[in-house]
Amino acid sequence: MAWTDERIDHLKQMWEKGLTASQIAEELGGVSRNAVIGKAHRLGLKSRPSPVKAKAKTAKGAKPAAKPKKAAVKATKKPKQKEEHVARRAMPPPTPAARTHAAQQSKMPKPDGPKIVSVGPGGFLRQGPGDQQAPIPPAPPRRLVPAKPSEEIADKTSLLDLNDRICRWPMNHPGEPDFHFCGEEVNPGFPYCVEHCGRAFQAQLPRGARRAPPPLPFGGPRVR
DNA sequence: CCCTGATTCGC
DNA sequence: GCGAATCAGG
Repeated sequence: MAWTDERIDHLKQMWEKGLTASQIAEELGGVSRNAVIGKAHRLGLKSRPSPVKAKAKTAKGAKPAAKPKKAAVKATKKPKQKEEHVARRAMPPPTPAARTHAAQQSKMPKPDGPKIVSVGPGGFLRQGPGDQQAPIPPAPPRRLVPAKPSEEIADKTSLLDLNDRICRWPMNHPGEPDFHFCGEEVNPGFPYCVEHCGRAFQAQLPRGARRAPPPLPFGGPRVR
């Protein structure tokens, strides 16, 4: 299928949006993943993290032994290109810092933002071909528990407050804002206070005389 | 093996 | 210019 302007534009948008070549090919229809990648390269919009791109190592020992079948064909057809290929592999690899620097420079001269070429449907702004969109800011770090204790447990016993002398019976549920520990003085020799030792260590009653056990601190219904 | 993007090269 | 074949990392 031919690369019409609409399809090329669609390809550009999805490529810059971060969709994979397979997804783009499926979306466009009538083209393969390789066709999308090849077209993207010809359009000049490559980059994007590639699993193969991040190598450029092994610049010393080289790998003379490789693909004897294809190598023979290539050698007879295009020996010169193969030499160039080898020579390019041997070139000094650009450092990651250099890549980062270059990427920053591409954006540095235009602190005013990308040039707006036109306004597309829905109000989104089209950018010029040479304008790389600003790097996606990294997602803010997330915590399972708040960095600062919430007000509900400001005067409660937190994980950091635990020691050998206070009851570590959990109150409420881990991960919830009001989760804390009992904090009472322990029953000497036990990790819990007298009351919670009564919950944690129960004498076995004779069969038939057992009552339903109290809810467990974890997993069961709320216990206070 | 599956996925990914990069690259090569016959057409 | 196109894209299948191939490479190579995850």
